[in-house]
Amino acid sequence: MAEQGTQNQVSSGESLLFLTDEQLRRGIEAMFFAYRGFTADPDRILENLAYGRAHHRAIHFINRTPGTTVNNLLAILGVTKQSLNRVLRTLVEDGLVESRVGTRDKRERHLYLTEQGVSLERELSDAQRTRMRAAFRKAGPDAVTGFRTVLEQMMDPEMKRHYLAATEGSK
Amino acid sequence: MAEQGTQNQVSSGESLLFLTDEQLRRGIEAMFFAYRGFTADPDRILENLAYGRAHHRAIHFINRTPGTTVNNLLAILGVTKQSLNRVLRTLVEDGLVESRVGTRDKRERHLYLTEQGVSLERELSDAQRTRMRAAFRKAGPDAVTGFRTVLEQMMDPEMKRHYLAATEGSK
DNA sequence: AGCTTATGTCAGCCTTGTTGACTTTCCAAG
DNA sequence: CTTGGAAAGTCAACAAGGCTGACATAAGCT
Repeated sequence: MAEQGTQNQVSSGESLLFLTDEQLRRGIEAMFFAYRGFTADPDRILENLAYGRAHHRAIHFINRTPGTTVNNLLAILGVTKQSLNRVLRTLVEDGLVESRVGTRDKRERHLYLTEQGVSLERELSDAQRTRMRAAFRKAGPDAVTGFRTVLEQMMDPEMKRHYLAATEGSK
Repeated sequence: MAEQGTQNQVSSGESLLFLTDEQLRRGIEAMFFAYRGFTADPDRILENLAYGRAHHRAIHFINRTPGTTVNNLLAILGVTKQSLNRVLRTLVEDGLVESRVGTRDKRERHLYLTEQGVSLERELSDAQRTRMRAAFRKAGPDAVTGFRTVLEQMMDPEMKRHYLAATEGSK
């Protein structure tokens, strides 16, 4: 729908070579292939355990924001409560996550990683960070800035909100 | 495992502020949130049809390299032949993909999009490109260069090979 | 007291990944 | 010319992790 055409070479006097359909296709494939690498290392660790990527995501965000509520996690992860609950239940059963009844509002459950949970989180994020660190180092600081700028623009506004929320003061 | 510590401020005389664990965490979350945005638009189109993301990927790479073999597609997508075959079968049945027996090697099947397939590919990639284009435009050419540099470094070497294979001459 | 919110749970469905076993086709080496 | 093995396809069974719908409970709010 709404074919924009294959020519974007010149627009309003500026050279916009980086906006050709071919360049956009490259960007699309870069996202596809890079995301595979991005998840490959934690996936390898998780397949030995009884967990999957969904558990990793839950653990990551509970670690990032200890005491977060189920509802908040739901908004960040963008899945249904049934999906999240299935994951959360196994994590609580296995003693990786603790679910405490809220003090102010007793309907809410606040989620925390146990020692064991923190330990797995560290193992997973170390694996992921190692690859990210190598990529950042080879690419250099300017490339990293560009990387994050583009990704931020690619997010849905709602997701960008969640992204920025945990980023305050660490610009 | 192998905790690298939280300090990377100074290493071999250079300031490497962009390599702190906090910066890496930001990079990790940027990938997570951005990938969601990246797939959101095509996903919305696909859910009305009887197709999913797996169909989109197959269609994309058949369109990129018409006449590619099943084996080649297998290597690019990184799934089992049974998984791919299920997807390919429905696409052939629905008349979006044509599977031609190889002329040189008759065991191979060469895959092509039909008119209908090209049409769906265009609809999906237009949706995806529109978001990518907006992101690239707001971020600017230097950011786009950095974006691609980092993503390239993040790929598995095998995947990088596939990425670069379709990129020759369009640097 | 009654509505709303937060959470949990059961049941069932879909897509997409997996493994294992087996067949057909056909190139190529002995 | 036979035979080994590669390429492709198929069937069956299974699992993870999405989804919807329905319903239960507790607690906050009006």
